[in-house]
Amino acid sequence: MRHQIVVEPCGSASGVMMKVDDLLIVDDHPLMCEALTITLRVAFGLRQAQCERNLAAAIQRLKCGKLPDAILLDLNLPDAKGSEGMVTLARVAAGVPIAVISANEDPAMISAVMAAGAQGYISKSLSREAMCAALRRVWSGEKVTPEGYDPDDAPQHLALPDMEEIAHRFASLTHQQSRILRQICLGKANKEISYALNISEATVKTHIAALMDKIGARRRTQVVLLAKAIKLYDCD
Amino acid sequence: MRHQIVVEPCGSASGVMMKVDDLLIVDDHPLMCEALTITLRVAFGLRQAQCERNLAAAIQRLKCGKLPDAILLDLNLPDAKGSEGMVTLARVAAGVPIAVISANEDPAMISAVMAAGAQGYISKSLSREAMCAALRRVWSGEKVTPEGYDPDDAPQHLALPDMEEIAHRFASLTHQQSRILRQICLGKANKEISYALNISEATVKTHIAALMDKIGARRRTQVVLLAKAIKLYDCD
DNA sequence: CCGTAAATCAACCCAAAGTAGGAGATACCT
DNA sequence: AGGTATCTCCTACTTTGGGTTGATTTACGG
Repeated sequence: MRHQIVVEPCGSASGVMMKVDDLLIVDDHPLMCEALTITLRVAFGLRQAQCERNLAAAIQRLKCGKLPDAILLDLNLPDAKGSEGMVTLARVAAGVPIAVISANEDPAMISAVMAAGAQGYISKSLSREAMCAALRRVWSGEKVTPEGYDPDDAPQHLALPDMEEIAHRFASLTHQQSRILRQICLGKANKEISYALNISEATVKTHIAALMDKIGARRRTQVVLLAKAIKLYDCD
Repeated sequence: MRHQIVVEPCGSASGVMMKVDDLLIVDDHPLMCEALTITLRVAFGLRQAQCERNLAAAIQRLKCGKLPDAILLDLNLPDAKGSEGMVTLARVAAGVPIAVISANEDPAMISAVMAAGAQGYISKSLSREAMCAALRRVWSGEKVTPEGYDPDDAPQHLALPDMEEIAHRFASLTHQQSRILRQICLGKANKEISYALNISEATVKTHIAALMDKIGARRRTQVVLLAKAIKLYDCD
């Protein structure tokens, strides 16, 4: 699957590409990390890439050190299998361009990830050359999506601006609120959540009230529906 | 997208094909209905096809007259945009082979529809010849799915047998229970549902208790999650 | 005509969910 | 030191959800 340019203020391959010295790669597959590191070192002359195998570790690094110049994020982490990783990283690493690498070419997933603020969506099936070309466009400030992707013809019940709005709301959740959200989306009751997270039910209620207020839901069924709408979890 | 044979007790094109005299086509696109009717009349010598433009009308016809020999169902009806149509028709027209025609090639959707009991899943992008060939296989008793589809590699969190089980439970819902289910999956409260359907809240509760018992859910969030798991509504 | 299935509604109870307000602890930033 | 944010927990209250039982009506089919 080749890539097309969706938003493009400047020329495709000749734009002013930012210098990427410090790159963070988030991927649970060691081989993939190595391959990316070597390929990008050759193609872009970057010194060294930091690798993390899951979301939690990536967040840890981002919070402790200074932010990298760019991030490559695999969608299918053991930690976060939907747009959750993107939503979370976009909050923690605000301003840093994030390119998502995924085997999933579902238009709805692409929409969800782009709405969450990704700078590019890159198919894992791309050749090394095509992937480099796509990344060059990403780091030139363009929004890059797979060639076949058209946000308009995709069978979605939600417009892209709406998804962005919702993604932003979810991005405003605190860590604990996110953990509780995940439990809600597993169909658990407050009592079960309190047991799972080792906190009191009162605390669970406090967090739920806060997160429902943030994302604009009045019933927990609506919470589930909103999370599903931006494909926060899972991959299908 | 060509088609492959998934379950096949007999030869591919030479099997004992059932004689289809009385066909029901459910599709909201008039042109599509006509094209199908003409094509199938020529290819299979069927007399006349009955057409309905939505789920409700199709059910009406199925309940009032005798069952047709076969059904062609478009997934994207104004009435039912996910596997709902398939789940419902499978109940009303038990025993009648149903072939689903859809533009959606999402593996998860194909799985959901096949799990609901479809005899075949036929891509709308097929040529006339390929479509006829696929239908011939369907009416020979084979389960036909698009060529690229592999239930094992599809990114699903639910095994096919589980989806079948869940689909069967949803198929056991009565009409009113289905209507209420739909409202629940819109995130509405019981009071809102009672207003929307012009019945008392007590009746809503009665139906919800019955439907939750049928599908095996204890909380309404779980109802939503189960409906999403088999892609009962929407298309993404 | 009788049995069954479905839809309707009521009354009741208890549990769960959600609301409101307060309050202590920690941590981080300015 | 003061401000902000987060997590924690509490009490008290209202609303909603879910379970149970039972009654009535309509409709379909043997």
